[in-house]
Amino acid sequence: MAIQSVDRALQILNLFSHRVPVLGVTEISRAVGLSKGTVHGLIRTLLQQGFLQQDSATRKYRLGLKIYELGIIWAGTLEINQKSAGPMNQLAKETLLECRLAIWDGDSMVITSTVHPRARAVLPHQFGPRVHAYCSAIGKAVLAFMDDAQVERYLKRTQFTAFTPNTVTDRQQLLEDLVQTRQRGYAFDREEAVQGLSCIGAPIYQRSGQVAGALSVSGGTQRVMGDKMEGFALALMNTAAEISRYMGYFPGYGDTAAADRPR
Amino acid sequence: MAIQSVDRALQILNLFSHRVPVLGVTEISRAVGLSKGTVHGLIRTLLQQGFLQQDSATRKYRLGLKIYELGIIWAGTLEINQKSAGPMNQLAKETLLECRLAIWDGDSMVITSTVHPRARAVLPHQFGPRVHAYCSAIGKAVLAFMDDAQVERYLKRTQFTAFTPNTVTDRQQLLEDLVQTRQRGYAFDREEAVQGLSCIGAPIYQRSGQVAGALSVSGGTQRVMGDKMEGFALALMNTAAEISRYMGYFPGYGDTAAADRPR
DNA sequence: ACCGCCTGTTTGGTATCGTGGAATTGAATT
DNA sequence: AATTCAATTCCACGATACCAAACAGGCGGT
Repeated sequence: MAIQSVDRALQILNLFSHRVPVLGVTEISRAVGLSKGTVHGLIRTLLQQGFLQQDSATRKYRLGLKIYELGIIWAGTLEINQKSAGPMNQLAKETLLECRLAIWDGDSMVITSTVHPRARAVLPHQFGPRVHAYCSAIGKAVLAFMDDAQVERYLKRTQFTAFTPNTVTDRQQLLEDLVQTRQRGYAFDREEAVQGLSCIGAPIYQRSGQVAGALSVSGGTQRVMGDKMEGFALALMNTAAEISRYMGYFPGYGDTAAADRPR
Repeated sequence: MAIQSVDRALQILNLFSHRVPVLGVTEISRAVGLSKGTVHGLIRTLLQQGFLQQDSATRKYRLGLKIYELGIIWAGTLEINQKSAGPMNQLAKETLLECRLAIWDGDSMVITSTVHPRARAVLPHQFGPRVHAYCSAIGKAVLAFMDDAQVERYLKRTQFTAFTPNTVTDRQQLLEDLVQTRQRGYAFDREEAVQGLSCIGAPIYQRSGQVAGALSVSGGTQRVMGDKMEGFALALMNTAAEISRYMGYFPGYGDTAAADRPR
């Protein structure tokens, strides 16, 4: 069904990760189960086009610059990123908290843009852009406003790991959290992923009425959860609603279910 | 020499840009000069692996999330990015200016990381990560400390376009600028690329003694070029030198030429 | 509501192109 | 110098990717 050689080339690219950024031909051929000769041919092609680069000293391979450039193009032309740039800056300025935007993909959240109120923190993209859905405000904001069926599928497939004493690892407890989130309209992360770090998250909707992603503000627990919390939550909700409007969503035009079936 | 189908698949990915983020099968087949059937097969493979995504309404194609993730991995595991994260944050805090790091690639500079002192500006990566070498401090800082032969090749291949009245479009004038840059140790961009925006840039060296990239601070002309200018330049130079040390470069161990031939 | 027209998609037969194994180079270690 | 391991090149076979042409399906125009 898929073109073999192309498929294999992409498989090779997928081997690279934060943990394993450098690979040799032999390692790769073992990993994908192909002969070294075959792998070499694929790699040479990827190399020529700049999708891989070779360390002249070790002769091993890393991902190439081209991939970075294409990745930036992806992020820069993503609708939700374009629509949210202005409002997010505004929100960061108002709250003096770090703002992040993420979309749902394959059972976890992919951070697609970030705005810092100050320069103290390291660029977050350098950490790797995925966060778990069950222990982040940004993830729970999406889960709470998704189809029940999709949530069910998510729960079936997911292993819960505790990162802090506060991490919710119980299915029932998570579902209750989602009910509360639905009621209040925004989600909390009270040091569930990182000790000392708390977040508030709110969903963003798209034209169809389905959840497109989520927005969050985060910072030290004292700041975020202190007496200004309600103000932060309100500003966050307003910004998320504004972005949703830019995305073409008008609340009242029919809720999630109705908007799904066009007539 | 290269594997045909893989080469063609990568060519297809390369068609996408900031200007043209969405393409259909017919457009692609025209652009790469292949039959629609062939292109469809390649696209289907790229789609399955998440390197492309298809808009369900228009049936056209965009770059896929996978590419973004791999791009982030590239940036996150890049040596110069890892080594510079700490010093750059420090510099941003000290100067309250935006700091950027870029590497040289194919006659222009690729921004690989950015640190903001405040949240006012939009995430820069969303603009597209390339800047011209001849009209940026970050570019001239690299050009000035590169091999003459390489500069010569660059000049031969490059078309100069004026973006502001200050843009240097004359070959001789640029060479003089580079001489001055070499003497003072850092480069200026006095509104040469963007009206009202000025930058100071300094080179970063790697083990071999060759230039690995450059660091810059930028902001409104009045702030950057005002009476604090010399202080900014000093802080910038110190930070760039610190990063160079982390990269394994020790000045005095032999200059560019000598370090190239290991004994 | 019908009809072209321009999309994206599927199919099948053929020649091409990628494949895997073995041979080669080359560096690093003993 | 000898040994080992990795990256690279070579080549003949046969699977596989390619193209052309046919199919499907939505949109705009009349």
